[in-house]
Amino acid sequence: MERTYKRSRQRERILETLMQTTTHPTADWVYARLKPDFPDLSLGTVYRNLNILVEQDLVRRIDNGSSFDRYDARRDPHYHFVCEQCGKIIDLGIPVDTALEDRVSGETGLVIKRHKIDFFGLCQDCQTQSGIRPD
Amino acid sequence: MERTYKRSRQRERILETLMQTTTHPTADWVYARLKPDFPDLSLGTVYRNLNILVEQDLVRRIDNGSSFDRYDARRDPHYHFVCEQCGKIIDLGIPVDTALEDRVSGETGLVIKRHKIDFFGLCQDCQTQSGIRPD
DNA sequence: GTTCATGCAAATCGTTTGCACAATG
DNA sequence: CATTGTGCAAACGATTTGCATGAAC
Repeated sequence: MERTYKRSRQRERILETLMQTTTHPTADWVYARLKPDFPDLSLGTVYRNLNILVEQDLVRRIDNGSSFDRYDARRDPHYHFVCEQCGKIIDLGIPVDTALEDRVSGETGLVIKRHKIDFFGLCQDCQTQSGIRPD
Repeated sequence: MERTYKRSRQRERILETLMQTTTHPTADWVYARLKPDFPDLSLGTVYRNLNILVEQDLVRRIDNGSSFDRYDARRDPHYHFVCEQCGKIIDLGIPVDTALEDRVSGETGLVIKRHKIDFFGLCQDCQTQSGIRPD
């Protein structure tokens, strides 16, 4: 049986916050961002609501290989770039290659539902400040 | 200054275990696998050695989007398929597209060092037993 | 009024770490 | 013998959960 949801001011603001940024924030960042407006806000609530938003398919969870989850309110398919120096995640504009899925499917017999491409390297900011590296 | 390593029977067996399988095991799996041979083995040791093997570039850590890390002793570049039903990870034979990195780099000005493609869907086993789904 | 959401704190769980002792070079 | 590895148990850190109270419908 279907789960039903009731509106909550906190969840609406969490979604709004995610939609207003392109930085793919962590739960903690969202929490810190909203704390001034909701002095009693707890991290548990942020996590619970992020999970609900993901269930509702209004938000995507992206695992960037680091220890925390990041969230993205952009729902159209796109690829990501992860800066290995500062951890920033950047949305890429290159078109999504749907033929790739058919190709793998045809060659392997696997049922492919989706795919993900992540690029890793240095963002513009970190290219400039490359003197930071200790060695 | 460079870190130096001393040999250890445990680490050698951990690497050997990883090389003998294609299942991209978790730390826990490796631990359970070697426990009979090393009755005093501890999970901490397995984790410490996996980290060392990754530092030595003998093993790769792959983050499959689930909660635990998996490890892969295959070092040549290749893409992965993750079964959404059973969690299995399968190595794919399709060639790695290096031109893709140049293309993104050219369009964005980002320095691209590597990229990763993961496909998600149903493996052959899970396609057959699709009656498992509750709805 | 029944159901879902909140805040708080405690619990969970994969992974890391401090320490005393053993193995390596 | 100086350094690195081990086992054990405690610590960590991101996320989840139980519970009593509050908001939504």
